[in-house]
Amino acid sequence: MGARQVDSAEAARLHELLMEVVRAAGLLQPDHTVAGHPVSLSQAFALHELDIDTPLSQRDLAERLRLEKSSVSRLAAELERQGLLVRERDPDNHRQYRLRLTDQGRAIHARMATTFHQQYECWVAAMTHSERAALLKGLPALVRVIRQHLH
Amino acid sequence: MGARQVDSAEAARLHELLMEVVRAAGLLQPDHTVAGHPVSLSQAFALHELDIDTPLSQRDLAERLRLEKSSVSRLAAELERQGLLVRERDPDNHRQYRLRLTDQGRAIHARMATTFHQQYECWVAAMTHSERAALLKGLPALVRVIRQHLH
DNA sequence: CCTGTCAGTTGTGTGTTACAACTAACCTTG
DNA sequence: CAAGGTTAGTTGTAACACACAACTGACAGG
Repeated sequence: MGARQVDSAEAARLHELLMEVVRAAGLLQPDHTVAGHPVSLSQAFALHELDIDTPLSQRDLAERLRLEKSSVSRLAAELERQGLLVRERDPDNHRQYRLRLTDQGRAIHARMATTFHQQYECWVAAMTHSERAALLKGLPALVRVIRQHLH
Repeated sequence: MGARQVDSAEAARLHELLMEVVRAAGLLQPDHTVAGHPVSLSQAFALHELDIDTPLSQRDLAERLRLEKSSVSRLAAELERQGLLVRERDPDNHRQYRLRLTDQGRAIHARMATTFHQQYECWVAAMTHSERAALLKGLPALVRVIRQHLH
C-alpha cells in the first residue's frame, strides 16, 4: 500500500528539486552570454551539436534543438555571419544545407567547453563520492523517462 | 593520480547530462503555458513562491526569481490584472508592497501542482527504485553546490 | 528641512521564439 | 515527361520576456 504514497512524495520532491536547479542555474533570465562568450543558449547548443556530429542539415539541427525551422534558419544565418559556421549546399540534394563549423566555430566551442568543464569540476569537487555516483546514475534515468514520455 | 582523471570525466558527463535535461524538457522554447495553464514560466515560479511564503515584497520576489525589479513589477501587475494576487501596501513601510495570492491564485497554483505531480509520478513510475533513490540523493547535492558557487 | 537611500514604475530597446505564406528543389505518377 | 505533391529553407510579422535607465514617492538621519 505504501508504494503509491512513496511515489507521490518522491514525485513532489523531484518537482521541488528540478525547480531549484532551474532557479539556481538562472535559467529564467535570457542569458545572452554562455560561459563568458557572447552567444545565446540556443547558439551554444547548436555549436555543440555541430561539433559532435557534422555535417547536419538545418532540419536535423531544428529537431535536436526542438526549435521551429524558421528559428533555426535565422540562428544558422547569425552564426554564419559571425564566421562560426558555413552553409554549403548538399551536392546530392540541393534543397538542404550541410552545416559545418569553421575552425573559429570549433575554437569557440572548445573554449566554452573548457569554461564549463572548470565549472563542473568545481561542482564535482564539492560533492562527496557517493553524491557524484548518485547523480551520474539518477540523471540518465531522468533523461530516459523524459524522452519516453515525450512520445 | 587517477583522481583528477575521474573528476574530469565525471564533470564532462555531468555537462552532457544537464544539457540533455534542458533539451529534453524543452527549456529552449518560450513555453507560454505551464502544465496546461496560461502562465509563463516566471509566473508559475512566482505563484509557487507566493503560495509557500507570504507576504513577499516585489524586491523579495525579484531576488528569489533572480529577475530585475522592473520585470517583477510588470509580472506582478499582470498577475494582479488576472486576479491571481493582490498588492497591498505594507502599513509599516508604505514604500513596499505585500504581495499575496488570492483564492483564485492559490487554486491555479494547486491545479498546476497537481498536473505536475501526475507528470512526475509518471516519470517516477518509469524508473527503478535505485534510480529514484540515486536522483533524490544526487539532485540536492547538485543544488547545494550550485548555490555554494553562486556565493 | 535637506539629502540620500530604497521600493516600485514607466519608457525604451533587444533578443528569441512561433506561425504563416512564400520559393526552390526534388520526387512520384500517370 | 509534365503535373502535382512533398521537402528544405526563407522571410514577414507578431508576441513575449527581459534588462537598463530615468523617473516618482516614501522613508530615515543629520
